[in-house]
Amino acid sequence: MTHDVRVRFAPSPTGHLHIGGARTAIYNWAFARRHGGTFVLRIDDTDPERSTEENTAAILRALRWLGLDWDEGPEAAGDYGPYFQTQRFDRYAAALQSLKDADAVYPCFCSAEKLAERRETARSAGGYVGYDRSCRAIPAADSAARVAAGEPRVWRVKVPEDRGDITFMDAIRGSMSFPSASMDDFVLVRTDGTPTYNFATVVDDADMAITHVVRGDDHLSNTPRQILVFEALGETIPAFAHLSMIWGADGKRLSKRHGAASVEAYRDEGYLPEALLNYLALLGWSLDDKTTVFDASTLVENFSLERVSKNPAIFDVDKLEWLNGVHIRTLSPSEFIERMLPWLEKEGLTDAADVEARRAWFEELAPLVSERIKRMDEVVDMVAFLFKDPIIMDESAREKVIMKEGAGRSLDAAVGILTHLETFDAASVEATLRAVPEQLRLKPKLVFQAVRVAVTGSTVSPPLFESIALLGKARTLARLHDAHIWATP
RNA sequence: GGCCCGUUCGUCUAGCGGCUAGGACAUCGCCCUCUCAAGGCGGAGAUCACGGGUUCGAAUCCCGUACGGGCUACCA
Repeated sequence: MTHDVRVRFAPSPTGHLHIGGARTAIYNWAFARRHGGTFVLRIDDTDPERSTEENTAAILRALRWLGLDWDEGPEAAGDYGPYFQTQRFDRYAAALQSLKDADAVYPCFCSAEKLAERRETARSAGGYVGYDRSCRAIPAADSAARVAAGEPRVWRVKVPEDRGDITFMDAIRGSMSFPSASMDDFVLVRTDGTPTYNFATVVDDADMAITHVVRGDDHLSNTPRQILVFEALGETIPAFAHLSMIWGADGKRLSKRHGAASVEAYRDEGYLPEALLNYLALLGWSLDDKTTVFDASTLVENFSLERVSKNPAIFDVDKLEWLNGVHIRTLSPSEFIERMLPWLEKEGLTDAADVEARRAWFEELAPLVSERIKRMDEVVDMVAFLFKDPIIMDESAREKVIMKEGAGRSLDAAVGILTHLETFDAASVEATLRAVPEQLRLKPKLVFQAVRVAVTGSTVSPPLFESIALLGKARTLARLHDAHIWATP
């Protein structure tokens, strides 16, 4: 009896797509694609207080940005919907009914306050803090009458007395075993009739024929409870795989304090989706003993739960940044231009029409820039001098370079020699300018830095001769001339 | 308190009874060089949390301990 792999990612729209959630989604997606299975996206929005449509939209957007596509779920097809838990209440009601019929649940009339009080006493006494099952002892006829009378109650599962250890095989951690005696009769349905997480999740995973539950290990201890519900429902128990957590640099839960914690925040900081995907995939999984850089298709071809590591990982922005640089450098010039454009547009430096009009010019620029940035947001500072006139010269650069002795002569010589240059390409510009230091008997470094600061406004720029060629003769000469007034001969 | 999980260079990891414990990021040095990068080469960095076992032999298997984490909610 082999059936197709069906996995799901089930975020709660209580916030944006978190880094940890993104990794869980990536692993689920990769696992589904690897096995030719189905990737289901389900929105666990049973908490009306904190769930919003904006968050749902943001999560979908972030998943798509990462390049993850789902076969079933919001804005997709699927025969197992609806894929929002708030639209599945009739399913939970039906499941509850079948549990009642099977005598697997009972109503509990204890008030939340009373329970909290009891728990507190038990805790201070150092004893068992779970529910004491007092309502389980109420005769069926009595509780039925109280339910009929409309007395507030929750529905609790009856943990079987003789259940013994609840064991299951975790695809990542191996054999897991939990004594059922340590499990209390947890709540499935609240006073207001809504299902709790451990109930809704099981009903949905069963309904949606999920074969592998791959999720964070904060749910590891919930798994035996959920297995109890699967059993009470008479449903097939899926396979489980629990991923360890991702922590911030201080070993604490990853949050805004550690910098960006959401996928879209990284997007906004200039990270490429393929780099973030690569990094996140690597944070807790390895292809082999040496492969670090790979793309989504390589991940899909090689992904396996067996190679997911058991220990928690600390999110290392430095490595992500390096990896982002690597992915930027693999972009072709035209791809790079496409990715760069939004950043330049945002600053009002250029637009799509300009790119179309000067395609060749941009193609020459692209590799000069892509080779020296790690985040896309850096393109702005790197190329602004090519788009803005006049340039704003960096003050310390002016003092340290332009006002240095010899700078004035260098600029004058450059102007003099470039004025007569007909072919203004990088090679010609270089050949021409190389003559300046020789002629003035100055160090090449001194001459070129002076020219660089005059032309780009900064001591750091793309390669000088290429930059000058891209800038063009007229603007280059004008800038050299403008800088001259500050220069020390 | 109870139940459960985890622990290899600063960080991510490889390792699944016999390795000089491998790779990557970060870091340091050198080379390249018009700046910054990129790239190349090399260095330093891990008594495999600790203590007991099992074994001819343990990072690998078993048992404790410590530390970290999760669950123990009418949150998910």
